[in-house]
Amino acid sequence: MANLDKSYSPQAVEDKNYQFWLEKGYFDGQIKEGVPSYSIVMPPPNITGQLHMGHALDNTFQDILIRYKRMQGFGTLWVPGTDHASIATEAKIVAAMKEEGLTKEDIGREKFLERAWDWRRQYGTRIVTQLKKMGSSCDWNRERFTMDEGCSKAVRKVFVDLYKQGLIYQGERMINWCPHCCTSISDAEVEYEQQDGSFWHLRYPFADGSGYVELATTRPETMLGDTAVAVHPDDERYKDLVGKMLILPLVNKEIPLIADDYVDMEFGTGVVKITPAHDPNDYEVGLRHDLPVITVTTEDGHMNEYVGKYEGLSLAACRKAVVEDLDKEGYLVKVEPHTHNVGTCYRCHTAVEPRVSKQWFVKMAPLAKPAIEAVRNGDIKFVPDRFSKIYYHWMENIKDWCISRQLWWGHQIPAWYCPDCGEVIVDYEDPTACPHCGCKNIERDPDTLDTWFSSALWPFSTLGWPEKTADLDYFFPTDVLVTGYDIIFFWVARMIFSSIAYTGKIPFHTVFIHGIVRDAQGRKMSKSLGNGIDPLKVIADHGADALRFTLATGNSPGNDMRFSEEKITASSNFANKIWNAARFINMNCEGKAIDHQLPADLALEDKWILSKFNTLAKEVSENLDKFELGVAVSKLYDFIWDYLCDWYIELAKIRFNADEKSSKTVREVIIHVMSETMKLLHPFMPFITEEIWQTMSDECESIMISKWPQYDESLHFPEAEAEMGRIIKAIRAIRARRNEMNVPPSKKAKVCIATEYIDTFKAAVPFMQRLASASEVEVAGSFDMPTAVQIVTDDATIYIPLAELIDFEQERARLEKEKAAAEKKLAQINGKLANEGFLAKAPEKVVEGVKADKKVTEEKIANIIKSLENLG
RNA sequence: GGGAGCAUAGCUCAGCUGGGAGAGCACCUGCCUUACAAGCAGGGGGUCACAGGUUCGAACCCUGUUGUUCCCACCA
Repeated sequence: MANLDKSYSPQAVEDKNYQFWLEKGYFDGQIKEGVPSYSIVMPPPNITGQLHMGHALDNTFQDILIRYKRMQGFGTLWVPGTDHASIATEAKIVAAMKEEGLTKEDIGREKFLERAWDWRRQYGTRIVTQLKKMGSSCDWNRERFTMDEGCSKAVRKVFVDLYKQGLIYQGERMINWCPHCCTSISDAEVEYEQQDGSFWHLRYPFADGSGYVELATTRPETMLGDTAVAVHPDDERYKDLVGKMLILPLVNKEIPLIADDYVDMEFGTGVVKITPAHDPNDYEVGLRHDLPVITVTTEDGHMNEYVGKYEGLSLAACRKAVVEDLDKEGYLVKVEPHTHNVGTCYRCHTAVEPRVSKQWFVKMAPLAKPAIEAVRNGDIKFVPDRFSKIYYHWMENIKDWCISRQLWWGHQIPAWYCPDCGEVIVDYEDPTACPHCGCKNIERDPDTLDTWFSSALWPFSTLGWPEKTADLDYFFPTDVLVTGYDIIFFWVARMIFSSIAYTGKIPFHTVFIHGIVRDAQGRKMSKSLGNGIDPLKVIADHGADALRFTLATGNSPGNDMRFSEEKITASSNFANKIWNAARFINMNCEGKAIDHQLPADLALEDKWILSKFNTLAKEVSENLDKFELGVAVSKLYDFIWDYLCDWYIELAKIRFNADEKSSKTVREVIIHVMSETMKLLHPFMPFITEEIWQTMSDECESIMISKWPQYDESLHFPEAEAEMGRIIKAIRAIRARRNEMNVPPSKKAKVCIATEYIDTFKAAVPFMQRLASASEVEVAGSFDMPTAVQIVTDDATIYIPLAELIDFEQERARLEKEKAAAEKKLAQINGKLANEGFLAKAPEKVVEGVKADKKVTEEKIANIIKSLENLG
């Protein structure tokens, strides 16, 4: 393709190449016998979701890693899939039905699930299409869903196994209840929010009429379920009163004053009302003192039949009524404003009601132990490492996991109850009768499992477990899990203990944690703020490559990043820059890489760029291996823009029309470097690199399956780098001086270079002419040109006879200033070299470097002095 | 109450195992030099939050302080 458009248009390139890759089957997981595997399972996005920046970031990182490893030759697999997201999906279906005036109960479980599956068919693939726009190279043939047959089988097996081992049990416990979603939720699903509330000070009278105690509460409506009042056993104020009976206001029931360590003497009046049914701490106190547990609320957030006249009121309405009544009857002492943390449901942010109810639990202590050990002994590494601490802390303090949900959409719990004998049947196959008494009317538990229960099996359920599959054998354990720090508890921790418990293996070796994408002001992107940036719009406007590049650039592991229009612009400019470099190269090099062998007679600048590229290849690989994606991509940016475009291509222009040998060499080198650079950049910007690489290489059909560049000792040219360094320094110095003196580039001038590096600068004459506006160039050991502009670099003194432009006074002042700076530097160097500690303890390399610096600086000062003398 | 992150140029952030502070954007000056004006060349601008310490040498390691963000716990 000789005629590339002048500016890059991603739209023309991206979909086309994605289709090409798909058709070629490059994304397919490859089991390569005798070759190590590299696999990633994608954190499954919710089927309710649309692609947002978080997904874009997460999937960009995964795609970078998998493309890199694929090019390195690993047997790679990236498994995509989606999550059924029980609460979120069920809420959507319920909301949709509400539009029709229907409720779940109206249509029944079966019809409801039909609707849910319809919904999943209709919307569940939306996000998959969106992921493809990102360029994600996942194996779509292996796409999974947490409720598909295989995953469901895995869930069933795990549940029954754990039940039989006694690690899953059913029990009546205090759990978190969301009155809006009408289901229990786990501890991890409660989010605490600071809210302004009130502190109601109440007085409870003694039954014998001997006064009262004063206490304070943030939830007065729960007093209807109080079954005791507690003080600290050591509290002198109340010591003698413990054991006496109090009258519970409004309810007119006697409750005891008890003593318990739980009470903080310092806080408030040191007296606490105890409501075992509606507060986790009170529940514990109740257990210790054998107090009755009186539930006063309903599952949907209203008062129940126990509370007499308050029955049917919402919690808020009841609070109001109770407070009014207490006040009326003289039990309300005062009301204070009070901010406190309120637990809310992480899905709907309704205040969570602690509630005693019968639920299924996973016994965590025995599962957590080996999961902690796996991280402690290094089998699983967190990147960055600090997240392992967070993991330990959570795992070490973990409580049993409430896994049952009062929802219909999800994996129904495989437990049946016998109405006759009360037997609980949990089995791998659905039972038809009670094995104990033979009763046929057994009923299945209506509840479903926490969505995260199936997600926890994702790394191995997607590979075929519990069957022994070839995929499982080759790809498991997977290599890296890429995810945000916000779901370490929900998901990462649970995958680790699940995998160890069920497969005996860790699920992955590395957990690569990234932060969240914030808006330009650093705020979290959220629907309510309306500050979210739609990645699909960014792709439509600037291309997926620009989006990916933006997300990778300046991002360091575990840290949040800000996303802004400016950054996207910078990225598209970079894409355009690459595009034009390729266009220019193609304009000057007909056909593809001439030889796969680099020419033998390399010029200085050829060696220089090859050596720089060599270093780049090494460093980019190292950075990728260490998950330093942001560092890797910025090195690529610098190399392409600064070295390749600003210097090598500019120098190459000189040779495209030179003699046949030199022009052939430069073409081969430039094609080689450009196409190899495209490979290094490919994981980050897959589309544009494919498009360009196709025009330059016939190594194979696609850059995706080309060979990853490797460091090559034979292409390490330190001498050439040093020589080019001298030349570049000189050119820059000349440009700077000319700029200062306002000499337009069109005004060419003779340049005389006095230097000890005569050969180097003689070779650089054409460079000076092209890049430093030199008309002719002379190189010698010294010049006697008192009336010329004088430029001193570390390696040379450059004379430009532009006498008419010189202000001698100004020139002298400038040189004096430069001299002072150089002398200051020399003083520092000398100080260092006079320091015996430095000489004795610093590594030889460093000392040598300083000595070399000293020599250069001394020469520079000598040159400046000579120049000053010249000025007369 | 416990823990963690961050603090570097006007803004957004890099700086990987300690060896003379970088990028992008913004700003100033000059260029349409036939790949790119989405560009080129040049330039200004930083006590690397503060105070100690370790070291021959600290933006980097240690201690403390301040500011800020977050996580966990949840004194009713």
